[in-house]
Amino acid sequence: MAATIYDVAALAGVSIKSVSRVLNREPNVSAALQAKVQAAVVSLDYQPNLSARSLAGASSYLIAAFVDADLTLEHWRSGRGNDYLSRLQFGALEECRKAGYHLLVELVDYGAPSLEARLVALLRSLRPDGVLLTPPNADDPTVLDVLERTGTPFVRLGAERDLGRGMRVFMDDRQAAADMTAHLIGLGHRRIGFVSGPDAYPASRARREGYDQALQAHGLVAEPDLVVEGDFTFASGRRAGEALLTTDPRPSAIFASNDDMALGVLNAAASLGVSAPGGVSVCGFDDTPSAMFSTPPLTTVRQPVAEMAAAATRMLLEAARDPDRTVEKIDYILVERASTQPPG
Amino acid sequence: MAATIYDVAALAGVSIKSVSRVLNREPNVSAALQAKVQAAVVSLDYQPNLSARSLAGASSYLIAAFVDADLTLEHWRSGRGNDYLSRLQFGALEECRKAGYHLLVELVDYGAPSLEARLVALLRSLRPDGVLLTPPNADDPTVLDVLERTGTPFVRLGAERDLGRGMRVFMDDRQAAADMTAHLIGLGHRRIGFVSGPDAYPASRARREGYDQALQAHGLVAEPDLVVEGDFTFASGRRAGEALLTTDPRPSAIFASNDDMALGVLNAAASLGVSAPGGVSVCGFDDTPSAMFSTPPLTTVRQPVAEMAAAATRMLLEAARDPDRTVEKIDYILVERASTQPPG
DNA sequence: GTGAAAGCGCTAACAC
DNA sequence: GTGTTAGCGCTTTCAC
Repeated sequence: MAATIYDVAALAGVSIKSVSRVLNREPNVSAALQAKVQAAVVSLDYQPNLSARSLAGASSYLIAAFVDADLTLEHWRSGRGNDYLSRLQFGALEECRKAGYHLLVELVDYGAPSLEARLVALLRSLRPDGVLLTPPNADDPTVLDVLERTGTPFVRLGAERDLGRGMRVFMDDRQAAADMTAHLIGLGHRRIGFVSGPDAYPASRARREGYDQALQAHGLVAEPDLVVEGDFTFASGRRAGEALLTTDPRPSAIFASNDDMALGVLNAAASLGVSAPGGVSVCGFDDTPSAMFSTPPLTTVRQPVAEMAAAATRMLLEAARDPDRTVEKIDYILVERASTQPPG
Repeated sequence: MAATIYDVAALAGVSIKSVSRVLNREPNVSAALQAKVQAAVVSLDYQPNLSARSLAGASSYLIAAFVDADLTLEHWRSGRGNDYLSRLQFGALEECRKAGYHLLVELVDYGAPSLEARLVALLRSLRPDGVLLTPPNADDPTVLDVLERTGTPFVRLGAERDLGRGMRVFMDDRQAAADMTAHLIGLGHRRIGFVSGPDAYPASRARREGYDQALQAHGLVAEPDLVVEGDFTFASGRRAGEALLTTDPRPSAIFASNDDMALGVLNAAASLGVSAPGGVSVCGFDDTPSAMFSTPPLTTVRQPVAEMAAAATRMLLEAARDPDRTVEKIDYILVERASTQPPG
């Protein structure tokens, strides 16, 4: 059977408390004792039992990520994949691993009336040391309430708004969209179409604002019929692309609020016999894998999801040590590829 | 503070053992007692503590998925995403959730000399009730040894070979590749290029065999210069596409062993001025999101990763009840899209 | 059918 | 500095 703390203590000839001290790097341990314990740990191949630790102590060595169940399952069923989640996971996983923590992804039914009860159940049974809240539900009041009530530290990912609750890590979606729009203007484009995302996503609204702001800053007017609302799917991008490309005069560039919709625009352009970027420049937002491998490859904004998740996880793990670090802003990168060029 | 089993017992006027019996659906409980306990559970909003349960009992209510760390981090860094992992997760997560289990994704350094020690540490500290092994490491002998030694049930995902160790869920990659090849032959193609994956992946070898087999079955010869090896990346697909499209006579169709490489072939064709599917039909394997949204959308084999993961998770959870169910074969689907057509 | 008591393997308080 | 003791909240064994 696996060794326990008693086995280690016996072999080292010390008390279990001393073993515990060494294991948890508590102060006031002599070098000699520490050496003895460490030797015993190695020779017994001892590994502390997580359940016992979390039952006795204050921490569970578990970080949970709350992910929207409906949205995620819908992504899965439609075969769209979930690039956001996998990138989030990599970032969080790396940090957890370094710190000896484990990451748990939990699907949460945000719409359900039983939401509160289920969250309470989850937090009580798991007692995670921290929770990562993902968009578009990073500011759901029910969730924030439960988290605060149970005293669980949490980070709101991608939350630009400061609610004064929990920690947050975000990027400046508005500025990124403004930069991208300015980039198109810099290339010489004057009629620039915009495919917005659903209003429910705060990030979506921010991107729209950035577009408007950049146009104004360059003395251009945001014409209402150059803005079409999509729902972040390829199909909606395709529809929006068809609408925009059949307006007269045709926009010379189209900026879609995410890559899936940008690919839809590209597809619509191909159907209508408009070449890209020759006939129309197209750019997206997110830098998903599909953006890299499309024809032409997509100019887009790289949203550093993994970095955001890594930063958020670090904040969670270090919250006790550094309680003042409650917000972090992560830089985006404008990735210029072949789908944009000066207007023909 | 959260209610414990003692609170429930006190309120219901029974012993904690009775509460435990009701919670775990053990036999020999009177209806009256059960009703009392359930009422108390509801009124106290009681939720058993996972750590306490797993410390005292035999199960941890945790399922772990072992994922190749290097491969995964490389995917992440290159921005390629990891569609396999996210689909796996959805399938497994759903099943876990239904059964009150939790899913833990663990990055494993398969190449490392410390592999065994780290796995032992992981298994001892977490004590998962089951492990999901993902390709290409689903038959690593070190891992299988440790798993068997610690008595952890495991499922090898995508493992066609029966090692007589653990359970497995797989699809018939060979037959799927043969079907796809036969489909191209059925369209009228006779010179069919093939982009293989790395030999290290068992699935990759199986797909190659399926291609060969279908050609032979239709009286065609597999010409060596029509087969190029890639490494499952877009870039390698692009190179392979260039090589294949500049052979003389040019193949009228190219079958790539995965979608990323098929997109690379599509990109190479565009660069060389060969239209698709007019000039060359292209098809892939996996049905990743990018395959749906490419121009033209890709004909491909849908690998039902989520279904495989769901089946594997069910096998793990029901292993005690149904010890004979050790292998399950999942059906693939040939998805015909616009990237293939009869030769011009 | 039901319950009392003894752990599971740790951490936390407190003594020494 | 180091050890003793008492839990953490459950499941398990074994009486009744």
